[in-house]
Amino acid sequence: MALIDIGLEQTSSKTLQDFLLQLCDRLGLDHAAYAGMDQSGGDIRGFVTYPTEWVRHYRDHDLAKFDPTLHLASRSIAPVDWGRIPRTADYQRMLDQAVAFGIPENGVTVPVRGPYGDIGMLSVSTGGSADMWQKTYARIVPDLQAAAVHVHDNVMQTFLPTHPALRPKLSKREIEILQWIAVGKTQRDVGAILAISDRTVEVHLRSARAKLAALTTAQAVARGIKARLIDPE
Amino acid sequence: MALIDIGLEQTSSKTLQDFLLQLCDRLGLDHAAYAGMDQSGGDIRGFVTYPTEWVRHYRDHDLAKFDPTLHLASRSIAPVDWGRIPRTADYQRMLDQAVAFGIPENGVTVPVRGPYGDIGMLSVSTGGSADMWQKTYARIVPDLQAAAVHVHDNVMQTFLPTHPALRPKLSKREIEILQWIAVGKTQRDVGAILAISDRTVEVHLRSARAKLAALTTAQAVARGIKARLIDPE
DNA sequence: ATTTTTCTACGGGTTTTCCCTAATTGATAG
DNA sequence: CTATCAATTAGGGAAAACCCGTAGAAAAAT
Repeated sequence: MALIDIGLEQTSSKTLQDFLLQLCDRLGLDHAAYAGMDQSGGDIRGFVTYPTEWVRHYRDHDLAKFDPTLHLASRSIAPVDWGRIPRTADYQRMLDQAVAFGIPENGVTVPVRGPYGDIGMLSVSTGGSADMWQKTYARIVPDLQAAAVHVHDNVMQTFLPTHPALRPKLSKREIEILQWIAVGKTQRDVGAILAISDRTVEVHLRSARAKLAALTTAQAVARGIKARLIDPE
Repeated sequence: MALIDIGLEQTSSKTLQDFLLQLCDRLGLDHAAYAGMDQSGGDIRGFVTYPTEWVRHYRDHDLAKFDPTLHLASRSIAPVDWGRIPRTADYQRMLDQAVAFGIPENGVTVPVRGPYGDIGMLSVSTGGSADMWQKTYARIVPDLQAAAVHVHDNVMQTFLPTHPALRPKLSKREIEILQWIAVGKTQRDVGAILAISDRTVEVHLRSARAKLAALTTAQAVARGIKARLIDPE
């Protein structure tokens, strides 16, 4: 029951699309969709196996704004079974539209998060009775968890600005010092910690600012976090 | 192949301990351990099936500080196979100690994150050859993902009501100003932008630092990003 | 209706950061 | 082998940020 092993090779949109198709095939599902975004939500990437008409309808009507599966999953740790979502008016309207497009009504959305506030959501759906879905759900959840992590990891490494290419190269010392600054140490503190002069600390910091194109140290910290050079603690 | 269904009932330490034991039993593993913490790392909760001697040794020697499985998993989306971790001097020393305590050397750590910066790590280990471990690894990963999510969800709901409670509440102005600072503006700049005195800007910043328990503005920016109050730009 | 928080602002003194300059080392390219 | 560039180390002086207290008006919460 090994999942398709994409491994660490370069991944393309096509490959991930195929991955979703194979996932559906293997688990006996109708459709799968993935959407991932960085912490600011500024950069979003998605892959779907839904019919293009539905995708277009979904996008044109901005249904992501109302879609409770996304809202709930974005606040949840555990998978969200669509069947357990309260049928609000908005949700019911969306379901009706989905049915009109031939989209199955059983489904689950699995959220997955990375260490920098990035979040991905893998949704799958299939037809059939509610009872059948119950059994299917229990069977596929572990594989969906693994698949969601797999896809999200690939997307984050391949497409989002965390890509090594876009990552400025700070020296070891610069990163070290910036990290200490980010956890609240002053330049003098850092000098004491590293047993060097606080003036030296400032030089490294200045160099780090220049490389990160930051006007202030506070901005350098923000950029360092965004570039995943340092951790927010 | 359904996992033990704890469901949504109230969960106790004992139950989670049992869950780990049953997980080992079901998947044919020797040991399992879970550790979860809220976004500040201030509140930590853990459950283990390791021998108490090893647990005591681990804690007394503060091995979590050096443990590369934890460090890597805390920065990773995907599971971390212990076998793929570079054998630094520190790591090798830890492994030697573990072996001395009869701890198996094959293992994997699965990270899982919640929507509030909370993170959990589920580690399992087992003996046997590297080849056997390869096969075992591929077999158990999906179930481990599901189990990790399950445990983390329960721990967060039961023990660490980290939800909005521990989320620092900054005022609108404080967030606004902190965001400007994070994009490289000086206090004076911000004052000009918002058409208020730079002293006022400083007061808001002071207040923001206090609420975020930050010693410096740079740390406040880092914390603000981590708490998703502001965006790194 | 009352209390609390937020937003605004100043003064004065202390600390920290920032910029310029500059020596030493190590690696790498010519 | 030497020239060059990046990394690391540092001092002096100017600018900015920070701290502490105070305080009134507006908005929000109770």
